[in-house]
Amino acid sequence: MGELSTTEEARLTTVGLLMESAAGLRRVFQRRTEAESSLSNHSFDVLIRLARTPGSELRMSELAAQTSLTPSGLTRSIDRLQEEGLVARRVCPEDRRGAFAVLTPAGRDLMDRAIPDHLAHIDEVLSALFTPEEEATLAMLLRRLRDHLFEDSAEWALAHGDVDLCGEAE
Amino acid sequence: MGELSTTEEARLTTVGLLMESAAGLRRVFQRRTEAESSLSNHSFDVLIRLARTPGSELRMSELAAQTSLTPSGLTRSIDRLQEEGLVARRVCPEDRRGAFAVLTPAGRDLMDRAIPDHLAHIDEVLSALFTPEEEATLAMLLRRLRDHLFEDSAEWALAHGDVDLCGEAE
DNA sequence: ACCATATAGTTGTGACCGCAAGTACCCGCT
DNA sequence: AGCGGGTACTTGCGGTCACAACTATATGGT
Repeated sequence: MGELSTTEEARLTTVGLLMESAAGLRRVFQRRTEAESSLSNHSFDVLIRLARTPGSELRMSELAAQTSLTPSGLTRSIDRLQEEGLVARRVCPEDRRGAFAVLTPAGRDLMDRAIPDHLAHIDEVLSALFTPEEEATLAMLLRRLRDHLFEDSAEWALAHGDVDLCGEAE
Repeated sequence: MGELSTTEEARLTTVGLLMESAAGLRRVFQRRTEAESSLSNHSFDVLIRLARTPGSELRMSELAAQTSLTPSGLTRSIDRLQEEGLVARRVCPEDRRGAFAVLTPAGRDLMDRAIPDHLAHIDEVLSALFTPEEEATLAMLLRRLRDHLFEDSAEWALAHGDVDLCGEAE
């Protein structure tokens, strides 16, 4: 068995708590999002990021980086959303290899309806648990962690130089 | 678009950071764990929880709750580990429906080798980022969140009455 | 202009997970 | 004893993801 020091214990626990919290949030949000807009968690994530981008369009690679999906995963995800009429593809004029994912009017309508619910849901969970100061502290610590973890993902760092980018939820 | 209040913004961002941090940690650990023990993230999680349990055995349902896997997911996971000779199943004497997952000697050896590497890896990531106080704060806030998210999962709450249970890593 | 190399995205393949249905067992009630 | 309902796990199935190979386009060196 591991004869672990208390520091090691604590670190293992911290990492464990982070993973469990993320899994728990994913499950909780997924249940409600799926019920209300019949959208899978990753789809919702893609759409909310598009909805909060000026012009409602983003390069595929950008979106992949932001959603923690691989390029291939994002391709299929956009395929499905396109099938449902919520996003469309637009070829990039300056680089014909590239493509933008664009929110369609239907997609925008859906998000205009879904985002308030989502926010209310987040509020319901967080406001009961944390004071504003605690929430800010948590965000600060997590930001530091995230930035460190992604610091060698080149395109990510450049894409948004620590700009807070929208949060998402799944 | 969302005309969002700054509080809503902040909450969206906090949730987003949590999900991104978890995804980043998963990716980072997975890469190394896979390279060193050729074990998938969930498998490693299962094994580390068994390794840190007195007797190195746990009920299937217990393990499912701890690993954020559904019962069916856990069944397949244990199937694979059994295939590789790292765990075995043992029928529960008092309740013949139930089963324990038990670490085999080979499984124990593997974990005795893998856990120190894993700890070193965590240390590498966290010690550069947080002071001990910050780490403790982060753990406290996350614990509160996790406990709230899981509070209605009955078996989970009873299984370990807030006992710190081992952390895991994927 | 031409070729080598790199980049953006897509497609083929295999693996894994969750849901729902199924099986075996346990328990309380009559 | 026997039955009805619940629990612990397993299996069938469909869906989604990551990895690797592929296509098309861009870019730099000669």
